[in-house]
Amino acid sequence: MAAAEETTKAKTRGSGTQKVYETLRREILAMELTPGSPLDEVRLSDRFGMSRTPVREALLRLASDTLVTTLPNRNTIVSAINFADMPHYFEALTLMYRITTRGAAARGPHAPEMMTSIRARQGEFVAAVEAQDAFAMIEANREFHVAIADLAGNPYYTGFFSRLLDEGRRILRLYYSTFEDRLPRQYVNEHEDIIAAIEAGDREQADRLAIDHAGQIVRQIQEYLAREAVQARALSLE
Amino acid sequence: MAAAEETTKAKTRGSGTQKVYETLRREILAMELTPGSPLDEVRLSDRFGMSRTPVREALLRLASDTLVTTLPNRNTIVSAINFADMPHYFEALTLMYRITTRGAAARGPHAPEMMTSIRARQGEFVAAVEAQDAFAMIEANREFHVAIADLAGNPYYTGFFSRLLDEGRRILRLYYSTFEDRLPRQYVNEHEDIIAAIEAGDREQADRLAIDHAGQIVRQIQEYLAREAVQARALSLE
DNA sequence: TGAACACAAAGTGTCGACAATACGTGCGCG
DNA sequence: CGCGCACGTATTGTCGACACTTTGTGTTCA
Repeated sequence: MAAAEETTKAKTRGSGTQKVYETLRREILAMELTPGSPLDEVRLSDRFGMSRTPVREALLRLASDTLVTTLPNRNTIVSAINFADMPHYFEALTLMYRITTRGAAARGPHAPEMMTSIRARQGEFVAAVEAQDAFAMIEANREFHVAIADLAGNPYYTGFFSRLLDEGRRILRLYYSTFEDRLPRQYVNEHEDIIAAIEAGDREQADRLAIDHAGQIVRQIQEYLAREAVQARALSLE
Repeated sequence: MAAAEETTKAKTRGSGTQKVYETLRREILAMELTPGSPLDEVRLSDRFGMSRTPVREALLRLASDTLVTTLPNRNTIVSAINFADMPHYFEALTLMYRITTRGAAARGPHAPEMMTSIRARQGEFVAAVEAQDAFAMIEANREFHVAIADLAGNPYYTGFFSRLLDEGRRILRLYYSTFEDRLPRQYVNEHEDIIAAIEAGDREQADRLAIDHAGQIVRQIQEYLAREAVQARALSLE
């Protein structure tokens, strides 16, 4: 199905791996490729119209992102979502929300150009919420918080935080997809409050808001998971 | 120089990449390969007696660890040590010291088998200190703190912390190598105190000790860097 | 003398092919 | 009828070769 999906000829030299990496990454994070799906090197190579080598390198990069799992001498599959480690995930995520938001508040008042960048991300988030576009919402939310982390200025934190947000995207996707109707406007307001605190340089307030914001998200996802668990149990009783 | 450095024939199938990765990684962290050294794929491939493909994959993994930098269409070099980001590095390191040590204290009293593992690492650290072996000291110190992070139980923290400790190894190596004579016994004592606090389940004390411990290391390295800067300036004045 | 162009060298990015390994299938044997 | 073994199949791990890009050098022209 669909031999070469891009009719545009091979662009520049080093772009093969990049293209495969970005495409697969997006598809995995959007849950178009469900966890456990096998990723066959030869199938991928003729889907993208290139040799196995760049495909292989893309898979290696995805593996180092823990997005795919390589079974030696067998095939590689889309990594499972690790529900068991969820509490630890939430803990780490909350910590990074706090650290980055606090850090941003310490520098916010003196970096107006970065504030406009944060505002721009927030604008995209608002647009996505109004358009009821779950994927765009998650994407914009990630970019919003990464922009805040950038303002905070610690690249080690930014890197770790980005990773966490990416890993969580699949869960968020799972979650958002269940209520496309009731739009979570509260997040928009919380983001606005965060921006205000950062701009005012109020670190304590920023910290509090980060805690609340993280708590909000964590709670909602946990409720969602609980609902799912109930449903799964109900189904298994039939 | 030294064609195939391992006379033992290719062991198992998937071990080529692994071997190159581990060897280069060790050499980079031990500063045997200095920052900026070019890593030539063909030279490496005949050094290890294998094709370019596994070498390439090893370099890709090293690049995702930020240990090497790939210059597109040119070659890849050992990454520079980023002195500009040092304060950020220390901040992140201190945070992770605290988080993991605190977390370990919360679980320490209920996991005696992991405590013995931590003690074992401490034993190796003591041995390395007494043997005046800087490399072994750094290695054991890393394993000691990773064991504590394991006890704390959050794999996201453990992963991030491990990365940080690895990135810092080169700086530590630089630093330790300057005073092979005066052995830092204080670190040994601090480690002992940390073990005691974890075992007692005293989270506040663990946190305090982590702060002190991190501060100790950070201060020493900063002093070292200041000395170096002075020397460098003195040299440039000749 | 200086600058721009062409050329050569070095090294990567990509390719197609081969060999090894793990899994599924069918057979034979108890 | 069930279990183990050999074989076929699918897919990876590795290889050698070729094409493209970049850098440095030498040459020519103003």
